[in-house]
Amino acid sequence: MSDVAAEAGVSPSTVSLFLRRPTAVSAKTGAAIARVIERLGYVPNLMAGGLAAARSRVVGVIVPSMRNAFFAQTVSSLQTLLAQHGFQVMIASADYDDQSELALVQAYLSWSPSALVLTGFHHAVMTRDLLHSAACPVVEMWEHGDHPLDLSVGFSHIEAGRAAARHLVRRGRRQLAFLGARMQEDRRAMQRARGFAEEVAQAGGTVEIVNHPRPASAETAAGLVGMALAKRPGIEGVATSNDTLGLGVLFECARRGIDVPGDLAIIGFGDLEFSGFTNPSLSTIRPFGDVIGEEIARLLLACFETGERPANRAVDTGFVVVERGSS
Amino acid sequence: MSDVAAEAGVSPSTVSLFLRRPTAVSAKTGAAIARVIERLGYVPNLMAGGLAAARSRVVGVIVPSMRNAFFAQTVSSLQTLLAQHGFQVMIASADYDDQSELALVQAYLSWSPSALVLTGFHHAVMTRDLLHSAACPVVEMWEHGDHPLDLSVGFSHIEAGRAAARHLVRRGRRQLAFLGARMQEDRRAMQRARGFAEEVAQAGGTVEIVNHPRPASAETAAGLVGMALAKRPGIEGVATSNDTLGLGVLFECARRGIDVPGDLAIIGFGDLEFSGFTNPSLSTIRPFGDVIGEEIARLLLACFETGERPANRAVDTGFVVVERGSS
DNA sequence: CTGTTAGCGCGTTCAC
DNA sequence: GTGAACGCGCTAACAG
Repeated sequence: MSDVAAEAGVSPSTVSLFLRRPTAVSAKTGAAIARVIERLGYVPNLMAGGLAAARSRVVGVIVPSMRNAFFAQTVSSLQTLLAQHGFQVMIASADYDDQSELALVQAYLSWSPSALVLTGFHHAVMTRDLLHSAACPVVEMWEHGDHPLDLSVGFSHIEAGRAAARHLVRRGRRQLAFLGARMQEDRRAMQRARGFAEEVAQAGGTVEIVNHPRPASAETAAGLVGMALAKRPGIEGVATSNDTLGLGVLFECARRGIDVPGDLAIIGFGDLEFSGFTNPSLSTIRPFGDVIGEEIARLLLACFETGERPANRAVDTGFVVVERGSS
Repeated sequence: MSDVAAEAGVSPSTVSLFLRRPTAVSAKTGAAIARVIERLGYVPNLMAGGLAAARSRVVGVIVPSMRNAFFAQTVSSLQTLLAQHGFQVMIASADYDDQSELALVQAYLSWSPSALVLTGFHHAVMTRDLLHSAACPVVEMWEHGDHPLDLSVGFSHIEAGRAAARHLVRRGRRQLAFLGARMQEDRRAMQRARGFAEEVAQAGGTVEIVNHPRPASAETAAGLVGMALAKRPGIEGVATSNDTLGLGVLFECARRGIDVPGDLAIIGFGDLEFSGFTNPSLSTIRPFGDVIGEEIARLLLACFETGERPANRAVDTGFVVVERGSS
């Protein structure tokens, strides 16, 4: 920076000022500085800047899994929007583990981030404490509830589960099941299962929640179909914890000669890229992952403007039931 | 840190030393420091550390797209392994754009990272210059070639394309096509297409490369099948640029009453989680994305030990042809 | 094995 | 609108 200043014939602090608030410097000086920066290929040292300012233009994001298409959408749109305003997004995966999440929060905090974005409302006690006393806004995403730490952007998984149930009931199905993968770890999937079961019970149907401990895959799905059929031979409809599982159920039904939706109606979750094009096409619930990212970016950028830690605020991004051939 | 030092009755630099090389401090002093750190909940300021040391324990990773399951595997395993050794992985997506990649490299460089991991060998000229003069090792992943910047870990996409062609030819197919999505941007897919075409030509078959400008989806696949059939009605086998597309082709064939593999043999790429469970199961090429991540971690950790920028070294992680029902 | 001494490159007052 | 002084929290020699 002092090289730039020397070349431009000004002092380093003028260069610094120009970099942070270009309008606070005279147009002529600014242009001269910009020219030198370009010519010298000067890149500011963000660590020095962050150290001096006691905060960095980093936004730390923690997702439960990198291999999940849902969060990929959110992270992708969030990153694009924040990058446009000069914020760096750091992404890490907690692998559905509270202690990993804690470690990541500590790691992020040591970068004096501008904001922290976590997935869901559930955290280890120590994590909550750290976040409470954090100097930056905290966003909890992909869930919706009344008491976010600061900000939350997402939707109610209980309601999503209920909606899936209502859809199947409306289609005349009463003997239902919720098929889930890795629900012992995936709290949001578990909430959908709960909502589903509650709604079915209210509608006077029967319901079975079946979990497979391994991650969702077509293989897992085959196992789940077997289990569900063993428990309830007369099953008429199933909801799955995501569309990958739904796809697997679709294939397993084809293999077993079960007619979809005649014998069995299926509704998935997530509306993945293939869901509209399976045969029959897969009914599902679309969660608007990209909107979650956009909304987070919008809220955070507003915070950064004012410089204050925001008041509690929960944004419901909702979801829609996508009715297709499988139900 | 001085608080910790005061509490422990030592000087700040002893605390610093303990944090960086615990064995360089006497066991008794170390234990005392550790206790105070725990009690005070001290978290080191990594920016200050990075500034003083002129490098941070950050590894910057740039992938072409967050929404791609292949890279998710690599990033996931890479992050897990590096985190175990106290390195933070920062992930960003360049969205298949050279200029975005350049901007990301600049952003990362300003963090004085311990290493940079990019995808592929193709970069903007200015990016190459920056990387050349970078103070840290640079890894180019997901491709294999003779002249990496420093390190490369991946496999040859030309060979992968050739292997797909050989597989179909061995199955008695001669009139072939390569169906790709977004290949104008995805250089690796384009290389597979090239390898495929070369091999088919050598085997005396006919070949057509069909590209769809939009990203891979079942919808894209339907369009591609139509285009391929229009150009070559007698087509006997296709390779797709990835399994999502392969899945779409499978569905489209079912819809059109084309028997797979009787009328048309299909081989995909990627071996995604659903590929083994479609109906018929999808033949494909498995790239070992997680191994790429592990290998990168191994090489980088070795570099960090020695502290030197590594000599040119290209690791070929290979791939395997997975022969299933669709071919 | 421990403490002392100098910065790392910049942001942030405050004068001018 | 611009510059000087100071310090952010830590690391890296070195001396002890």
